[in-house]
Amino acid sequence: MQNMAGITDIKSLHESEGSEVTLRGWLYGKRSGGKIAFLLLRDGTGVCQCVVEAREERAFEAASGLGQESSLAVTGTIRKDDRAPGGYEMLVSAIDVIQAVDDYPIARKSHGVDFLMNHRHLWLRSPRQTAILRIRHTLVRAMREFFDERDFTLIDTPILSPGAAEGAGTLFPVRYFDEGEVNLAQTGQLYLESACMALGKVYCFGPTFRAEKSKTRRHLTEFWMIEPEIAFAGLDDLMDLAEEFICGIVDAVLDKHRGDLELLGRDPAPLEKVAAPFPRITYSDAVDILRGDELHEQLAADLESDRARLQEMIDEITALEDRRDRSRKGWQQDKLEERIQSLREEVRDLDTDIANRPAHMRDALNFKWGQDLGGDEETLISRQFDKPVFITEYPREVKAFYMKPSPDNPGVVLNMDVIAPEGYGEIIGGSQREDDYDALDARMLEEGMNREPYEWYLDLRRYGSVPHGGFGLGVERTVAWICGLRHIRETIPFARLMGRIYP
RNA sequence: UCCGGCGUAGCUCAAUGGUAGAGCGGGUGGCUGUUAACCACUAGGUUGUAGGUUCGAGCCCUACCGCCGGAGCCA
Repeated sequence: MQNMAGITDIKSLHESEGSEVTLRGWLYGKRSGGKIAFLLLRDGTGVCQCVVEAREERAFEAASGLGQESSLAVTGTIRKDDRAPGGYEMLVSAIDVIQAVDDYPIARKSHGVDFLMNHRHLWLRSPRQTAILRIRHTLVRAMREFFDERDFTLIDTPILSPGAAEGAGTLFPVRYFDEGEVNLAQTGQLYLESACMALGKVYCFGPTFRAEKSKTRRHLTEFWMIEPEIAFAGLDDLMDLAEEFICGIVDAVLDKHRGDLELLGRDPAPLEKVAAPFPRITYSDAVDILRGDELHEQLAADLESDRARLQEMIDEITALEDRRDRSRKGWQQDKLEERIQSLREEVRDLDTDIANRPAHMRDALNFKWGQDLGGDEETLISRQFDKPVFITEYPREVKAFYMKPSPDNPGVVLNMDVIAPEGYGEIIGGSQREDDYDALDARMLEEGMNREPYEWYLDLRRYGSVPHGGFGLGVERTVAWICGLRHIRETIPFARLMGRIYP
């Protein structure tokens, strides 16, 4: 939107066709001829090609020495031109250099992971990262709107909390005055249950912390979770809600971010298939699938085709290397090099995957009822479906103390996990909660838990207890799935990973 | 903690145990419609660290450090 001083942004450039305006932003790229220069200015809303002709002497002079990411205010006339990226360009009359830069470290080419992560504060400026951040924003907004529109009340649960909520999890200790050690929260759920009894339908949304030493593409030590909790709800209600929720947020991204998805190289087709109803299978069904012939025949076939694919990729690399060595143009070599590198990375991935496959298959065949489903098992199962899949009613031994056992089968609890398609793993975990005082008390005793720090939680079962339940959705895994990212570290502005806390 | 891979110019990568190179980026010059522009020239290095083998080590061996991936653990 153009203001009184003629300042506008690139997103609304078409409104200014024919008039003189000022854009403020950063130099993204530059090309120049002897008497003409093309500046690519980015301002966070888009990129505009600014044409500087030599007859504008002062502007031309100013443009000549500018390096990438110099900050500028550029004034000129907007005109339509098919040769300009975006369809509109600026014929520059004046350049105000706010800060000239000549040594910006991140080039418009590929870089290594370590380098980029160490420059995350600058990496955020690149087109791919801004696309992800925009999609993350839309997702978060869609999530909040989803619950707001359904009369949920937002409850902010504490981050400093006295005890472990889910028993086994590894937590970050924090010294708290003279109280000794407290922990960073790994879920808001227990507090949320209190608010649920106050307001009926509530949700919390905030960061959570896990101190597990997991170095994988699916793990962060600090991640965001949105958790609804509903009074007078059973497991089926929770699944219906989760289903609608996931469809809603996927639609929001498909609606607004076709361009961003394309920029990310994300095929939208699998996302378009995400529609209710999702498959719902029980843990016992899952065990049958894992041990069944059908899965193993399919896995064997996959293994064959993946081996063939691996060989194809290796051949392609050899061909590309040959082309690279014969290529004269520097930037073509660089481009080929980039494809070679990314192919090599894929080869390494596929290679480890193939190497791990026999162990996975063996584990699946030997899977015993009662074991917890790990990431590998979940992935195997999700490959059987092209939508998110619910897995319900896990053995109570592998699940948290607060989950309610099934009335039909006390050996299992009324829980559900949602596994995202395409190998992205669990994005939702939830359950109906144990609402009976005696049953909860007995279970805590059985787990050897110290009851004292949970007296307040037990109070919820003393005073007007009702059936209730909820679930938590991991924001970053959802972003990774929807954006089709290999690694979760790109889904959050500043990823906190084991061994990485800078910047 | 364990297993595997990798550490070479600012960046991305080459280099049979035998004179450390290319492209990008930087600098200088040329070019009025470029799309990661192009052309010419140019500067840029304690090959992660410390030992060892060898006439000779970026390359082989040992230890350590760092990063990545996986396992375990987990969402």
